[in-house]
Amino acid sequence: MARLSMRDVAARAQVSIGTVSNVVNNPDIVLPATREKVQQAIADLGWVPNQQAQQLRAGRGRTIGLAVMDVTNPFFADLLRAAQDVLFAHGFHATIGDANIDEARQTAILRTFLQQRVRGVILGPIGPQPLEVAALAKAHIPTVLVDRAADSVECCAVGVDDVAGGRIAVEHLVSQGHRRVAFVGGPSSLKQIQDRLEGAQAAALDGGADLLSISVPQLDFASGRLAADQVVLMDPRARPTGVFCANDLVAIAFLQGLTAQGLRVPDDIAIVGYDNIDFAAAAAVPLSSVAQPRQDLGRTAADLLLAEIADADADRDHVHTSVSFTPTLVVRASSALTR
Amino acid sequence: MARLSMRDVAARAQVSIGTVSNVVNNPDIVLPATREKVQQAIADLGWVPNQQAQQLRAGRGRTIGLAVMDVTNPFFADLLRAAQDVLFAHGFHATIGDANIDEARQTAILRTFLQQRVRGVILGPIGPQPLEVAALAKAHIPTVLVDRAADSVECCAVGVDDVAGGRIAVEHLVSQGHRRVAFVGGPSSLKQIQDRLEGAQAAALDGGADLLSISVPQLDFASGRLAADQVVLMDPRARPTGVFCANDLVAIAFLQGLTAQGLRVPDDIAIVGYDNIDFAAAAAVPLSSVAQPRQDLGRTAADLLLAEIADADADRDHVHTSVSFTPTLVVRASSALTR
DNA sequence: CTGAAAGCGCTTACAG
DNA sequence: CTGAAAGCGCTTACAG
Repeated sequence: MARLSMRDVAARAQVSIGTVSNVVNNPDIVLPATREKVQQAIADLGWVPNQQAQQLRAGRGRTIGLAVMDVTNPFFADLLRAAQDVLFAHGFHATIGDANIDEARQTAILRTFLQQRVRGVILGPIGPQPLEVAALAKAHIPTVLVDRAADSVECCAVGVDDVAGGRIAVEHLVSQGHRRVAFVGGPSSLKQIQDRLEGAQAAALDGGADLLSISVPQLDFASGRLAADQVVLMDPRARPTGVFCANDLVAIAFLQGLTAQGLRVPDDIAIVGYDNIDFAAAAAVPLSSVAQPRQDLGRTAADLLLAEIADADADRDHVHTSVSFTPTLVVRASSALTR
Repeated sequence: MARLSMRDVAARAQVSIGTVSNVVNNPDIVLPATREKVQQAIADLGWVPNQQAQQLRAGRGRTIGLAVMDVTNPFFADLLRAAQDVLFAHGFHATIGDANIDEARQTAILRTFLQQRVRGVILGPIGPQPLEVAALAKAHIPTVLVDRAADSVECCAVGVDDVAGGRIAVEHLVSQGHRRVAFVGGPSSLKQIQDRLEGAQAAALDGGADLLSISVPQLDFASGRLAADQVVLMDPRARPTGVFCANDLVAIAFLQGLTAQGLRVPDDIAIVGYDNIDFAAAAAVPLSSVAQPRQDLGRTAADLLLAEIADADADRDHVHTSVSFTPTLVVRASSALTR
């Protein structure tokens, strides 16, 4: 059985292919009798229009590319979910690219989106703003950056103020009496990491506390365990008593590593995470965490994108907007004063 | 600035478009001098080939569709990750569709894959085998079912023996002395749920224990809390002392709900989850869980798909294979005997 | 080695 | 209302 085309449908319904196209795209314009004949043929054959050909001819499709650093991180998964719901409600399809915390992979994903001529892109980027963003702009593909402010006015962006987030995390630890504080995060090529660290340092300075920076390769479980091993080996008199982890994945694994090796949380070491994923509240010791409004991030990103697409469709000018949410601290047992 | 096409590149390099096509696809066949001229023009213009046109003409692309029930569940996220790594290594692109535990959405995703004429599909289906699977087969799009045995010999499949999984979970609880056991899971339209329950019932019967089935709407946090509220209200003398949750998300939220309302785990109620996601070990009380080899599932699914694609390319016959992994139980504190 | 031409499966004016 | 024809951006034999 050969591949089906519109031609096959036309032949079976004994009409021209233009008519088949019309029953697909402008059903009202064709006589009911003809329409039914064609619809019957479509059903009999099980034909599905070839989107590639449609888009090639029509010039634009309805697929939106979502590129994200790490689908494995519940923060991104939830953000994606929220964005998708909005897009889907507006008749767009979402195609997700998972960069696996790998810049090369991210580049490949963006190139694919470009080649696929997607109608728009939502990007939660790794590292510095990728060069491909310029290419997308050049190709007239609306792009919105998520979880990160735009480096330029090249596109819309939605993010949270990570400097403020780092600040409230460490301010909290300092207010609990901690004077030896540590930041666990990495890689430092991530803007998010730089900002959170910057806020943490400012808060430590203001509070008269020392801030030790423990660098880890990635924001995942393995890194959290690594950091725990490192901290456990430190001289208790020099060891930090309050630790701010750059995300909850790291914080949860760090907490687990600590308790597995006999340290108590928060008595020996208090911990604050970042993202406030659902698992934070369910951790071995319920985890304090800086909450980002991830659903809002996802929804807003989708809204901004749809607005830009609408402007493009209407041939209107578009002004790029950048919205920034403010994170909030959720305090739980992992950093509550117990002494 | 209008959209760029190969024609623009050809004009700038002063060659024919056929030659541009050749430097893209068969660089060795064109004179180095010409090649460089063309590559320069491509770079100058920032042109990227239109994949739609390429595929339309060439007849087949290199994009694989991955449709999954719920990207928010770490089990699926990890499975996807493993599958993607294999596909990527073989030069394929993965596009992920997230069904959001919604059958209508799943149908939309599969239709989109069909219209996009993806080269293959990996599907972790919701509910019964969707009708679209037949449509994919008809369109000669290789499809492999994941986390589920095939209903027929229509396609390759890879899954785990969920009946065995349910059985070992409850056998363990029974062996710990529990005689009032409960199963928490749903919706019962999911084959996975039916199988796990079936295994649980068999084990309860064999062990002389009662099995209460607590039905919840979905396999997520909210459902776990719901179930906890329900169990807390039961008469302690009738209340189950051992609970098997259909996945770890439910189990973790259930555990959290129980402890928040004053019940102790495992002393009052022992818990066993399913999937053994990374968070299981980090739960408030480290969670016993039935482990599915999710990386192997993802990898194997990708391998089976690539094999089928290779067979199709070589015009060879393909015999569909169905591989089934056996789950194993990981015992942690949530079900360890402490009395 | 390079160019001219046909065609992939559609949509879109334009006749009739 | 329906059909015939051109063309979207490419690839692929086929001449030259």
